[in-house]
Amino acid sequence: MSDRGRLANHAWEGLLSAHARLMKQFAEADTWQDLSMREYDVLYTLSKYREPLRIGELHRHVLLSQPALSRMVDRLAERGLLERCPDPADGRGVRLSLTAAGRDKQRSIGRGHAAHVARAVTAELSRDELEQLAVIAWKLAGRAGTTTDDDQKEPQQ
Amino acid sequence: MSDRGRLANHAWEGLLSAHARLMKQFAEADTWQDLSMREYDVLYTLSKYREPLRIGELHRHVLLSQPALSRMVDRLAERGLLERCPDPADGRGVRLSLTAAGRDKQRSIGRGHAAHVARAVTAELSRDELEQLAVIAWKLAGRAGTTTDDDQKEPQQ
DNA sequence: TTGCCCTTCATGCAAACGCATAGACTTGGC
DNA sequence: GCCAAGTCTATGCGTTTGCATGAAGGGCAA
Repeated sequence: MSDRGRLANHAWEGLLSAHARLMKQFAEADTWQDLSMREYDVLYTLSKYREPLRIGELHRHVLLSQPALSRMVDRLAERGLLERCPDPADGRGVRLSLTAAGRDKQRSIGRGHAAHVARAVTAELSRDELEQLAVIAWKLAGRAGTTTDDDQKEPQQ
Repeated sequence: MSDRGRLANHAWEGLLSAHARLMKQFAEADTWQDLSMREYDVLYTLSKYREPLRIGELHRHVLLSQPALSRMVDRLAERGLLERCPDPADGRGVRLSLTAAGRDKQRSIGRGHAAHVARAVTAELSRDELEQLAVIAWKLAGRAGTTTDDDQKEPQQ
């Protein structure tokens, strides 16, 4: 393998390792109320987009199989945290949107979690590194060029 | 929240997003033979460390609950891919090591996967960015300062 | 309109997961 | 040496996941 390829693998392994370490750290925190992190992820994703999201769209953002996501949406809807409406423009589709309760819960969890993220990440990185990481990670995410606050209002994560 | 905190959250969300996107891309690839990515991750981690690993040690590297990991080790041992020996120095512990078959399988999968990683990551990032990402990610992983090839021989991921 | 194929989401079912906890062993104080 | 507390791994059990597939609607050609 080329030198560049080796470097890429090293960087990717670092990213994986960072992801695992921080996810564990966040998971242990007492901020999730009665949600799992995956459930919170769904609520957070819905909160980022103003308009109702299709399940397929949601699926593009969440690391979960489509059937698993479909059932998770079931459970969240049953708990009154989100609403599924038939899509008027496409009879197959379903439009998902947060209920008021869902939005409140996302916000109250998000506040604590965002603080934890800020603490954990700023503890290890300088401002320059934070900026570099943001640019690089969003490039890898396929949405290069997004700036700090272009995802609607405050990062509520 | 402080500006630095917001930046940290933005960077973290980018990292999450990059992780999700690339994991999906890698998962779809036809490189995993009869293993799941999580099972491969276990074999890969074992391959990185020369000496047998304790389950607890392995657990620190893998994003999986301890009971789930324990059972996954069961299955991998049953399939002849790794071996569990009682730890002579600690009667509670178990020492895990790859069998020849396990090592072979890890290598044959690893070759294809590493190539895929190299392609996907180098496609998006310049050499400088690769180097920055490696430094930053390994800082976040809590093992700052590791260089390209200090994890024994080739990155076989 | 009809027929065919594609897309979107849901469901059946076996496998795998997380939580709580048990069992086995180690460690340290008395 | 012995007991209490702590650590390490395994097991019971209900829940969630992924894979394969089904059901329902959309899109387009004939």
